[in-house]
Amino acid sequence: MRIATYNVNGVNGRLEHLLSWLADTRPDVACLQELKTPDAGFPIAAIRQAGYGAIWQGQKSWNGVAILSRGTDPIAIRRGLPGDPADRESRYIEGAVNGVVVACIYAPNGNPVPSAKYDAKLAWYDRFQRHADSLLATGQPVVLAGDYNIIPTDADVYVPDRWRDDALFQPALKAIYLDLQARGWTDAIRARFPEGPVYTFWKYWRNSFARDAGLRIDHLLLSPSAATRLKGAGVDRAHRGKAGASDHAPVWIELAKPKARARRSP
DNA sequence: ATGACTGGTTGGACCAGA
Repeated sequence: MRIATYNVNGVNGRLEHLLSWLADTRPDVACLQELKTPDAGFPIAAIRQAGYGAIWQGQKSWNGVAILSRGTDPIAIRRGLPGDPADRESRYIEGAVNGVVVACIYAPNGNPVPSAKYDAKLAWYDRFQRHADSLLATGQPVVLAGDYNIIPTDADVYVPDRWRDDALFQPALKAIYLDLQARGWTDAIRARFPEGPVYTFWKYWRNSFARDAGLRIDHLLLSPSAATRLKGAGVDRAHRGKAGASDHAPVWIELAKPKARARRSP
């Protein structure tokens, strides 16, 4: 079972890119971020034509998240993180596909530091941590996939000193990412590639992709019962290199089938 | 340190992204 996350940076503006990626890589589940469209503008007809069902949470101009699943509709579990009734930003959607709970997240950027936006990012992560705890407590296989807007370590950025003041690279956010792992979540990419850069984002500016001046900010965190099934992971870099592509590349994992339960003898 | 790319808005120079 292949589960991918892809910040599409405009689902309508880059629909052809999305469709060609789905056709090329055939993920079973695809978590999309930065739809940049209200609900009514989500291109569900084209996505169904490509063989996928979907649930989505749109928003005019900014944000927006969706979960696609091949050959079926995801079962919607929740839209939005609990804990703040005033939150109107579409940054979280959660569903179930084939026995796996999948959360699709688009964390706030938080720049500049300090600012109200940075404070809002920390507050959002406080809610996210609480909800992640409650998901862990279910014991189900869970995948938290998306654009975290956190650069976890110096190994995840081309020139760390250039990013010290950035909201993506603050010690408080690295600590949150470590804390999630300490509580039981597995960083799938680092489980498969313990060392070296595995970038998922390259700025449009200054020829960043050609120079491989990237960041690792798109992550898939696995609950223990999902982590034991991890058998592959990667980044679809070729799709970042196409003309007019998103500034993010798709990131994916492959989960083995769950072990069959022992049958009771007749 | 600064600059320079992109989508979206409701019609233009902004905002936001990271």
